[in-house]
Amino acid sequence: MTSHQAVPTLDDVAKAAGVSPATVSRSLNSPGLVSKSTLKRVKSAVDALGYTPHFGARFMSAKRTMTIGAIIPTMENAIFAKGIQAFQERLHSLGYTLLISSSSYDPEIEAEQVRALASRGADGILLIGYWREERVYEFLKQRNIPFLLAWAFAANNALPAIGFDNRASMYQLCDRVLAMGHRNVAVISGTTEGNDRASNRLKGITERLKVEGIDLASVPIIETPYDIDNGADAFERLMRLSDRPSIVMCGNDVLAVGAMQRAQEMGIKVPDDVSITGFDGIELARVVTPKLTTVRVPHSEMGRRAADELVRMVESGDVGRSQELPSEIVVEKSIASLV
Amino acid sequence: MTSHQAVPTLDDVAKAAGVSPATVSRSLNSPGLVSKSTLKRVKSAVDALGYTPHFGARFMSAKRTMTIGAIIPTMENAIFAKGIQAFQERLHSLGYTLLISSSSYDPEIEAEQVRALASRGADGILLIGYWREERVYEFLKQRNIPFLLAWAFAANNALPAIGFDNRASMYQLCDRVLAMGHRNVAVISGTTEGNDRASNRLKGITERLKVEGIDLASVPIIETPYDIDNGADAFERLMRLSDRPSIVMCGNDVLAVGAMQRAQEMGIKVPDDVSITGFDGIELARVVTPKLTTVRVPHSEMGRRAADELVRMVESGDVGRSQELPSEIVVEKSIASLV
DNA sequence: TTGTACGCGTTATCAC
DNA sequence: GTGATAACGCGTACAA
Repeated sequence: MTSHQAVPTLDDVAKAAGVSPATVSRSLNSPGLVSKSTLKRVKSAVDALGYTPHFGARFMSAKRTMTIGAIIPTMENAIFAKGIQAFQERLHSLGYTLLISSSSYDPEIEAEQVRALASRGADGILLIGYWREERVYEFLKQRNIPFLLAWAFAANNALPAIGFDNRASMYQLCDRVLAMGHRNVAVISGTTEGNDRASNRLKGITERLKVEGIDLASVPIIETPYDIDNGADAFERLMRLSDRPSIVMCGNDVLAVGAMQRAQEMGIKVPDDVSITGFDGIELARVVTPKLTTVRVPHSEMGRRAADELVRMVESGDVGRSQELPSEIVVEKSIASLV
Repeated sequence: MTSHQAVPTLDDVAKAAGVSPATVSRSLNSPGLVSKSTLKRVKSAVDALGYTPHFGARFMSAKRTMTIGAIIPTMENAIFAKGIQAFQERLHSLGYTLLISSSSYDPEIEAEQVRALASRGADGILLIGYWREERVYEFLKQRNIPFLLAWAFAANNALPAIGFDNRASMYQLCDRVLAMGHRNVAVISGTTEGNDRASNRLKGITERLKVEGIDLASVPIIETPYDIDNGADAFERLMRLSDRPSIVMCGNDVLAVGAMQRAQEMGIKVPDDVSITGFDGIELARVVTPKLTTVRVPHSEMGRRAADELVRMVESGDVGRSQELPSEIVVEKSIASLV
């Protein structure tokens, strides 16, 4: 009756198979070095006992853990979900396990989680974007843990990153906006503090407007956290301005969809009364009416490539190679042409 | 120049602080047993060296890992994302680390991942729904690993679960549909094989229709995997039937939104020409036009409660207590009243 | 309050 | 091709 925890160990398997523990270990890790017959006996002993290697013990003697860690700001939004799903699938097919944690956009928590992943023996770590305290990078370098940044790419930054150029992409979108005759632009940006993706997107807009000779002081910019309702509220504030913008450019699709919703509630027609744009190209952008003009980013491709590159770094010991992925301006009905 | 990996150990800290390793261990794990003065010296030594406890070693001598594992079918869809985010936040505040993996709705992969989590010393495991091969449950019981099911609740099942009754909720929604005068019902269901949530939702509809005296053989039912485009395609097939349904009930919001999209593309007005319902109450349901009639589920609340209960099970050794959470029928403009 | 010593399950090095 | 043995870093009796 008292079966309790009879977690079988390598020794148990060895006894059951009538071989030494070393042979069992070899059978599992380098089957090529073991004779067919013993291999078979070991396998059946493993199955019979339901043996599972003890990760902690393995971690102690070997250096590799076949584990990759990833820290993302949040799981709630489709932005990261899609890319991370692809990242994990690719890792799995490469024989690695993914450990994910989310930082809730808090740099403190992120720093803490980097340490947690390190102590768990993560062979490599994926982080989102460039900006974080220098001590985090120092820690990773001191520990010699390969890391790769994703969801961002900046040509002038040497850190290994796989992603798209947030600033340039938004600059291009703004290009299109201006080409369609809009001059009265307002912006709803995601929180820029400690978030290089958000601030670079904003920068893309302001830089382009400046080139156009538009006085930035006259451009209403509202910064707000990542949430549909925040986008809605910001939109309403913009619509109450005496000088209504002809277009509201949003830092991401979630804010933009919030804006569209509030527009509908306020009886403001999109794009007849006001145009709206987003950024990310998530599902949400496709299902609203009218469809959202946005910048589509290759999330899944980015996840797969990040997995490939990070594993390459881990296994080769090489320094990471950055890759810029293309983004695509998707013009839909949420924007009106004034020309 | 050859600093290499100088990962500091407990011994290093002990030497730096001029105490024994045991004292350092105690300072970290049971500060109450250590004098104020030594505690301070240890702390500063830890900081100075950037010491991080070695998880593998800790796992070997202690039994607890302060780690909870979760296996979800996919990260891509908002369904699980929201609940898991809440789950992880609550775990974090309870001092636990969450390990997530996704099974891509594949029972084989899920079984493998259960073993992987066990290997890694997960103190407890969260699984989605009831259905999986018996050997998975046997393994968990044999290993004495507490597990909790979520996103489902069935009164007649003894396994510890926190969630809502998928069948009953859909039954109620169907109630409303019938009360609004619909008799010509069609269904787009998620894949039911190996998925008790999907099959119970479908059952909720068919049971209610049967009660109404509707011949089930006359009810078109299309089963399709979880994806917007699949919902769209299924909808189109239904609309091409000679006897068009007055309402299409979908197994989840994603399929329903796909249906709405295709309706728009086909020039079919919702709800004037056909009504559509979903299930889950995710953001997607709120942002489409018209808003989707659906069953709203308390995702975040479920995640938090699951965390609390699983940790309770782990720490007390008690058997898990099931909790049924309420779901809410949300009637929006996507459904027309025929009475 | 603090220190000593052992064992946890595995891999790697060395003989055989 | 296979077996003995020494680490790996930590927690925890037990001793002081």
